[in-house]
Amino acid sequence: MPAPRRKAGPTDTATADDRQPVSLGLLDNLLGYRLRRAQLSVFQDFLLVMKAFDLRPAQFSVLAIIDANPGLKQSRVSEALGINRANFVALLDELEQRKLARRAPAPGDRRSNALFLTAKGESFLKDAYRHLLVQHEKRVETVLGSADKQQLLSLLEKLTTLA
Amino acid sequence: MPAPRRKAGPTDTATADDRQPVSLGLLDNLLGYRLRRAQLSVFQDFLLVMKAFDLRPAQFSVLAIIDANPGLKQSRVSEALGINRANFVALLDELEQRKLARRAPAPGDRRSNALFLTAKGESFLKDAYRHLLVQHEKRVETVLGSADKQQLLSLLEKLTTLA
DNA sequence: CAGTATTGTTGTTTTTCATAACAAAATGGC
DNA sequence: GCCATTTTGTTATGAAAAACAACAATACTG
Repeated sequence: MPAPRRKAGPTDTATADDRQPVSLGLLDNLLGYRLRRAQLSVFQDFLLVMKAFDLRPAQFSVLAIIDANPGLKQSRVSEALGINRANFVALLDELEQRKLARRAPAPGDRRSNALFLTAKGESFLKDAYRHLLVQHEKRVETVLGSADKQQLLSLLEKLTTLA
Repeated sequence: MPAPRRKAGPTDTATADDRQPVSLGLLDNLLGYRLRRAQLSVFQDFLLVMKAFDLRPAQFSVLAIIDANPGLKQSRVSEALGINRANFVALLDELEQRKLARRAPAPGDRRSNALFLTAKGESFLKDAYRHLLVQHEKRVETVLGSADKQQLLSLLEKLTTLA
């Protein structure tokens, strides 16, 4: 088969060409799609910024909840974060191995663990949060504006009550 | 060991009690956390609503992009959706097996595939989208209000340019 | 033409997430 | 107090999502 003459020009088909921007079509006003892309971007930035602390979003959230509710039972912590309790075990194991959190016997219930931050965990969380504010949230507010950020937070809160 | 007297009253420790609501602590104004929870809720609702069509969010997004950009090359589709091209293969395979999309030879490049929806794929997408509007987005607007939804979409768009 | 880059694909690994099962302990009916 | 049921933490397992490396075929560039 002879090589067909190409270089026929960009208008010889009705199909989408290469250089023009891709249309989002139905996705354009689909909230779930926009939400996912935004969340991915923010998490990616979070991950980058917190690489210095070797801390992923889920780990940070666990430390934050325990910090704000010391002594809370394990099942209540995982429930508050929407993490099922089976998957929560390994997550907590690692935080405990790193001496950031600890399981203590829950008063009055020998099945349960009451969770606490260690002293190291408290200062670690404080440092991590400060770093996050300066490096991460600052960049978020650069692209959003701080009034818009508050607005966005309240809109997202409404959404979470959906399911 | 004798059973210790319990029922000592809720104020005998300084630790968090059971029934009171769990504080979010540092998570309260952390955008990434709120974003993730909201996205999970919306995807969960999407999944529930689209169970009738056996269509997951990623699959829907692929159909929508092809529909809006017929003939676009495979690599450009996956790139537009932020899906790496290796993982895109199986995704597209399934849509092709279901006769919703098809790979065609790309004019002028024998490496590439130009992607199209089949006739069945077009009507399927249309039906799915209509169903989605009625069952899913309607519920979203119930909790948000339609003005707020537009506001939210534009805020999210800004965020996506972050990473 | 030679070297380099791109495209689609396969294979592998790592996360993430949901589910089932289980032992120990707590709870509630009676 | 006894027995059935429920809760808690845990292990194991599998599905789905995502990242990475390698490769053959093809395209591009000097």
